[in-house]
Amino acid sequence: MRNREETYGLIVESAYKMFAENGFDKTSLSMIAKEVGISKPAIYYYFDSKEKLIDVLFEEICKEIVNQYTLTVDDLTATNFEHYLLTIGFEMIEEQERDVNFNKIFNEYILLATRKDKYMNELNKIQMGYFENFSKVMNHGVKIGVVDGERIESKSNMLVMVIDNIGNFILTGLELDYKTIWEEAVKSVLRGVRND
Amino acid sequence: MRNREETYGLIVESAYKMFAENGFDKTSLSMIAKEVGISKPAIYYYFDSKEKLIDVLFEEICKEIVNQYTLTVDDLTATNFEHYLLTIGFEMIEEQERDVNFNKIFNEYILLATRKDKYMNELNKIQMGYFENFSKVMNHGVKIGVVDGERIESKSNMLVMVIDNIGNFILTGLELDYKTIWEEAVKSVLRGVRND
DNA sequence: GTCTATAGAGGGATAGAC
DNA sequence: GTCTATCCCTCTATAGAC
Repeated sequence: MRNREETYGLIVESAYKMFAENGFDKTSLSMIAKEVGISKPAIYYYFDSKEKLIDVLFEEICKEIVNQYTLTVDDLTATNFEHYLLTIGFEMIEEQERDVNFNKIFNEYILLATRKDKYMNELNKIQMGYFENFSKVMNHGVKIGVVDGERIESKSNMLVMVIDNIGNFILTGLELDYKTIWEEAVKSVLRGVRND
Repeated sequence: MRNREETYGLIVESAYKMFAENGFDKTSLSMIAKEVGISKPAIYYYFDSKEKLIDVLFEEICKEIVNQYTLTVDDLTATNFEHYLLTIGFEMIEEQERDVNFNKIFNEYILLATRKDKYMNELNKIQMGYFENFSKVMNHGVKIGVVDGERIESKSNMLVMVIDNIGNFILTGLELDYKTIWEEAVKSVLRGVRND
């Protein structure tokens, strides 16, 4: 027998894994209970319903995204700017390749969000945070003179489009040279000034 | 009472609509039957199982994508190249905004594909067709002198990443200026030569 | 906190009449 | 071709013992 926090954590952990692997609907509470090593009704001691479990998981995942993908601008100089942009992209790519489950379950939530507003609100916040983050970095790039200020929002948005979709393509198992694609995207937004 | 082809078509049509709106698992055959105006067992006269119906729909959708998104290169000249690239992107964006259901159900299939190989094979073919199409256009651009030949594959792939993900963001209801983003992407791959 | 047992609903699928 | 009736299964959720 385990204590409260331990079991709770195991349920969330197993749910994450199984929801990612099978989807919400094809994962029953019995399956999760079996994975944890408890009986199905025991889950109801911790979560009012299956939907609540899905909700809690969503909140956890949202928190993780916000924490992980907040970009800082303070240390950016003309000499390290390009390298920084490249690095954050490379890190995201490596992260996606390492843990496909994260992207899988996140796509589940995106589809869920297109059908239930309560998920959509949170999702949109995350997306906008994404855009704001990159916008912040790019505007800093303009300030320190390594990025052409013209159409700066479009450039920033384009970068988001590219890095975000790389995760989706990784999900489909297509093995492209994603780092080179990201490099191309970064180079293309810097090209105006540095003329390379 | 209707004839065979008519009912078949209505089932496929209703399934398309309801699968897009509710997802595969949350759409029962009873719901589809009700939408068509027949009884549930009548569906089994046309389809062996729910899975078969999902399969047939997938094939239809794949065919439609292949037909719709095959790009031609023959009429491309130095003067109309940029306009052509812009236009195909704009058309895709407008199409996505017009019919969100298409993207919704396609994302359902993508998730399904990550769990069942038979869908993944077809999906990968489509994706590769996508890349080849844009590659063809871009290589033609190099030939007629409007695109810098360096890293031509990366540029081509980047364009695919951008246009493809715009559809996903439209799905989430985020109202960005997608046409401007696409314009930025196109301009950035042409920038090397035309220096604008 | 976790269990066994079970209610209650709804799903996919089939039998057989018309 | 389409129907009614029905089977069987699995799911979510609850009751109540320990």
